[in-house]
Amino acid sequence: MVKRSQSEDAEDARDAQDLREVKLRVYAGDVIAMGPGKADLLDAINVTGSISGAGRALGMSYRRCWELVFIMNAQFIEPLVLSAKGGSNGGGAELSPLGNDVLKRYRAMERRAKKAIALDVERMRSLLKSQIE
Amino acid sequence: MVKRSQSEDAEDARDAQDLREVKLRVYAGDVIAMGPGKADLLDAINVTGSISGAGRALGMSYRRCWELVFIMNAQFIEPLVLSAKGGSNGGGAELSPLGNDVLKRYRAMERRAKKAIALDVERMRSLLKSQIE
DNA sequence: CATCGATATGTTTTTAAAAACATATCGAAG
DNA sequence: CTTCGATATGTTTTTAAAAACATATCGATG
Repeated sequence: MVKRSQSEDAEDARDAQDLREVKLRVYAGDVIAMGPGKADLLDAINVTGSISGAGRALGMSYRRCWELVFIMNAQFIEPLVLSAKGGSNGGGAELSPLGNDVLKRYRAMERRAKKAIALDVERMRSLLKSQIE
Repeated sequence: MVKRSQSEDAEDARDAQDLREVKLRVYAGDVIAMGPGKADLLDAINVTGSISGAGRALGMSYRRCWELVFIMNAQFIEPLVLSAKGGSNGGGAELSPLGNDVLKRYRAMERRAKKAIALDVERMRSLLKSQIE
């Protein structure tokens, strides 16, 4: 795991928050192959170096995180997350090259979609009763 | 209610289907102010002239449709759906000017977002095991 | 070769969402 | 002044998702 500065993480979190006005999900048939939650999970695995660490960081149970990883790995042609059990630190997980690719691309999609509909979102939110931040 | 041709409706349905690779939701805090389901409901109310008719068209219970309408009406500064009870045909519902606006804009957002990330979606779907349809 | 933290699952419980059912109300029109 | 189809809700049941709990396994390291 590569160490990242606190401010860097905070920035990511803020960016993600901002985007939460609209959410983007990519479907593989009925199942969500990639969405905001799974992207955050990939980020957290990147940061913490393990599924369990990601779970703690996100306030989710290990069980759930593991299942999300399982689903992602099953949907894509290759696993997005590589995991290892045992070892001095008990094991760990990291993004595969494909995992990094997919995450990067999903974030880019979020940015592009956000940009493309920024004016619409602004307008539509102005029509809402309560504009929460 | 304005009568629309069958082919017109079919076209709408097809467009909507196409977009379902990615879904877009606009949030007002925690609740979804507008999303694919609510947009389809607004469409169906437009087509059928009633909430119950929309329910039948979409295969949803009247109860649920009414609740979705209630939520939408509560989130926006003015109701998106105007409803009337009683009368010769028992009542009915139609979109308010704002309702038509919001629906139109949401569809435009879908189109713009779709366009903005078309290449990304194509690429990401090519990385999925099973490309459905 | 025992330990430790993480992976990998199985099982049960809780919770929330949706569906199903039921009923009162309304009002134009016949 | 009754009828009819739709709105507007209350209540109960079903279902699915998430959480909670439990446990076996793994393997580098000391």
